[in-house]
Amino acid sequence: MREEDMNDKTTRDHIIEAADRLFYRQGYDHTSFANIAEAVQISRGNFYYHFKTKDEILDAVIGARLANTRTMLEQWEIAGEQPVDRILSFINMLIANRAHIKQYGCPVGTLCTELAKLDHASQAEANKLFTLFRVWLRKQFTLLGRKADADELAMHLLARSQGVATLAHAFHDEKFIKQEVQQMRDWLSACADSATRNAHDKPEASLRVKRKG
Amino acid sequence: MREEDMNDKTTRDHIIEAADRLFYRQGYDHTSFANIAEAVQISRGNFYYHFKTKDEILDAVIGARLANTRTMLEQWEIAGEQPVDRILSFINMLIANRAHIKQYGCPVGTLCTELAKLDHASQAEANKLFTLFRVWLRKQFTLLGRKADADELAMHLLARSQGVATLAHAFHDEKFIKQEVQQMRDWLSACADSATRNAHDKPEASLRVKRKG
DNA sequence: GGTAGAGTAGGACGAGTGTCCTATAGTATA
DNA sequence: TATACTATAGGACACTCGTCCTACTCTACC
Repeated sequence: MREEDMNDKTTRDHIIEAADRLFYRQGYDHTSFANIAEAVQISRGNFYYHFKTKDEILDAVIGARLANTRTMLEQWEIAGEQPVDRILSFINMLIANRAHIKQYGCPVGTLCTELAKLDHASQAEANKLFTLFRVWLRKQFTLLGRKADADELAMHLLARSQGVATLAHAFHDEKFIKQEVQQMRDWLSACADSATRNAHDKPEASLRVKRKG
Repeated sequence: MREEDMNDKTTRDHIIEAADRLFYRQGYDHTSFANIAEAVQISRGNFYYHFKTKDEILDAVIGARLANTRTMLEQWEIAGEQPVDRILSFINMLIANRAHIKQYGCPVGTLCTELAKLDHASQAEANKLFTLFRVWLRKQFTLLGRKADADELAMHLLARSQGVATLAHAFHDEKFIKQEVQQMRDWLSACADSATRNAHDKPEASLRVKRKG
């Protein structure tokens, strides 16, 4: 039988879930096998049956996060008819997760930063999480009619989010998140407006933006 | 004799320097006594004579960083005649340290994030580094004539810097730093312009800004 | 020369780490 | 019932960690 069958998925997935949560809250390096085993209520020895190495767990966690992020982005793409709405979904993520961000920071940013400091082999894999958002945002900005600087705008928005998360985490301040999110919404509106204006000047340079209703 | 005399300052300071560098590059938790001892070329046992605890070293490092930051901010205040110039000194810090930021991230942000995840007793002390910049920037924005939203602007600029550092670190991208710094300069100019315009409308609400030459 | 104290070196200590081995329990198939 | 395989438990292993102790060297002063 293959490893990926339904039988062992439960325990294996429990481990990944627990590891994911602990890596987020305590950091990867500071989380031990014992911590995870205790969280899953499994013997430390049994652990070895599912994962040979701590790095293997990390890779599984990153893989799970990548998969979850991909489906989330797909759903945002379905839910938001206009690219502006989709980008707003990204921005609103800060509001939706504000309680966790305040306590533990951004899951992506803090993991990538830690792995970079540890000079860990999986840091490239973790960075794919950032790239996932970057490529997705770039696509939305292109659809918005900002093809020329779409990547720049995507990176700018990513950076703003990271900054907000970092300071909200350090100062344990949820209000600051709301404050900055409002500014990001205004900034996005300005982006969209300038794109529409450009579309009027030279309509061949940007994609048509459908109006709702 | 007092501990702070000149005699033992050399070795003690060497330890603090080495610890500072290693905490920055590898993280606090991942840096061991052995690492620091090797860097200073001192026996591990001798270490105990200068610092009883790893936490004591951390506190000393944070203390040193606080002192250095304070003098840096004072010098910026002397060097920059206009508040805009002083805030530019802060922004330019990203350019000056871009090589290190690309490799190790922001020294303040990464330390505060790590200590928060470790739930370390000194996280409040480390956060004072952020507060130092926050208060200083707030002061400059007030002098600029933006008293009403000075703290908001200070936090906004801090967050932007943190975001830039985080992404530049993850993507190992120096060019992105320059890109974003230019946008921050433009943003600052717009801030200053709107402040001057406000000053024309109601001159009693803002401080006078001297013109150079 | 003798003494006190600062500074250093080396190693002991227990706890915790990631890793790995082996014995056992449960279950499905022959 | 016998066999094969999955899953689990418990602990051994070598290592590193922060901490702490003791012995030694050097220097300054009486």
